[in-house]
Amino acid sequence: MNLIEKKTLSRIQKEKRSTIKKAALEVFSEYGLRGATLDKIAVASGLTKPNILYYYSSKDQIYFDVLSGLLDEWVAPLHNISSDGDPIDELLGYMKAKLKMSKQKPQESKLFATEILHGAPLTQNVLATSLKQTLDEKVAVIDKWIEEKKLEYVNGYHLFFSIWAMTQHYADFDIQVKSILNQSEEELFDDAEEYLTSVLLRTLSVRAH
Amino acid sequence: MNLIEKKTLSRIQKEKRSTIKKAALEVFSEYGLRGATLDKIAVASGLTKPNILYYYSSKDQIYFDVLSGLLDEWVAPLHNISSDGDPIDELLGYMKAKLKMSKQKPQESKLFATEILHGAPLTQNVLATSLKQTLDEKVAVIDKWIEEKKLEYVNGYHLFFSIWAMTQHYADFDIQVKSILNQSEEELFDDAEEYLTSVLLRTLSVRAH
DNA sequence: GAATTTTTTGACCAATTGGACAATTTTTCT
DNA sequence: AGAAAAATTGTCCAATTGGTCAAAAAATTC
Repeated sequence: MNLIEKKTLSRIQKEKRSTIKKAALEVFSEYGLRGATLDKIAVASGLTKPNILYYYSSKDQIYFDVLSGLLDEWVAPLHNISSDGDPIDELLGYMKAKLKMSKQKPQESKLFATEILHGAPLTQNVLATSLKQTLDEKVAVIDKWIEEKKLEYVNGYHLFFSIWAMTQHYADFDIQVKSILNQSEEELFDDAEEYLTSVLLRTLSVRAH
Repeated sequence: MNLIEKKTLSRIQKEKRSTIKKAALEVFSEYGLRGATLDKIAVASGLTKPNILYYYSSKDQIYFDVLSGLLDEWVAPLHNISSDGDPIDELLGYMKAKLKMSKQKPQESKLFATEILHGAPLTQNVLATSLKQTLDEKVAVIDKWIEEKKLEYVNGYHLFFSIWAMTQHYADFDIQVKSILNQSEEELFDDAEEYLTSVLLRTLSVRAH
């Protein structure tokens, strides 16, 4: 039976695929696609290598499945930005949601980071179509806010880039951050949120002079 | 003769080692340490594999040499921050220097990014000692500025993290940026500089209310 | 509970890869 | 020019790695 084409997966299939994906996320996020080996995924998942290949036809397939399974989740917070809300509340909320993801899902963040860093071999298409489209929409919302004088002028695209960069930095470069700051994760992310809130408020608020 | 210990390298040795390092930077920044192969470096450098191994004892040695050769250059702009200067000028200058490096040396940026992303196996020590020490000093300068009322309060560590994140983003994630913005590199970095200048000015300036 | 299907695994294979080495070529030195 | 040293390369090897396959084990179906 072809596992790919079958619609209804058995209990065992669901469980094992989930186990493999979880282990693969660990390994891929730490070593990247090329640095990861099936043996490492096998050890991390507690399965044997041929057993993994019973559920996935190749290493690349696992990577593809893990990555595409996370893509929607990764872009999701962007959809929550509502043109009806207060601009600053909406954008602060977005930043906080992204920061929370960095705290709670650093592996996912690293996986995307390595993927893009190494040329986005698998996601380039999604980036250029789906992500671009969503971002274009949200930048249009920002431009509308600016036109309605609800928000001071700001380059929407670069605003989003900087929010991505600043928030994901705490996941992707956590080793650097932690080797400089000897804080608990809680303290660190509390400080980060306070700082980023301040940056964003100052960047977006109408200035007095 | 032991190439490692000898102080004076011949012309050929200097040239070939430089050729190898240049090629290795290309390959490592694109594929990471584990994804890079000696064959790829051989092709990129125009040398044969055994010839490369005549100058470097192993692939890891090449990686180590390339990385440590760039470390100083990478941290250098930090040293140019002078406590005597105007706080905002100094920090704006630092941001611009980092952004310029992202534009002109994206491979180097990516090399460090992958290194840290994958656990900084080779640089963790440097991060925790040399970089931390330099950064501590510069944060002390910022704190002094704040105490002297030359600068509004800001968390110095997170300020530097955000400058790193925002500027390096344009190198490390250039594929993402470019698949969203269809601009020339010139336009892109001009816009980025304008945006980041605005963010930094607003973050650092005394507010009116 | 026997038959059938699904799952698991040990053994194996071919390709890739880092690296060794002896032989050859080139450069340098006198 | 000739000797010595340095540089280069073709050939080879062992380890790793992605993946195959047939047989065994386990689960499901009747």
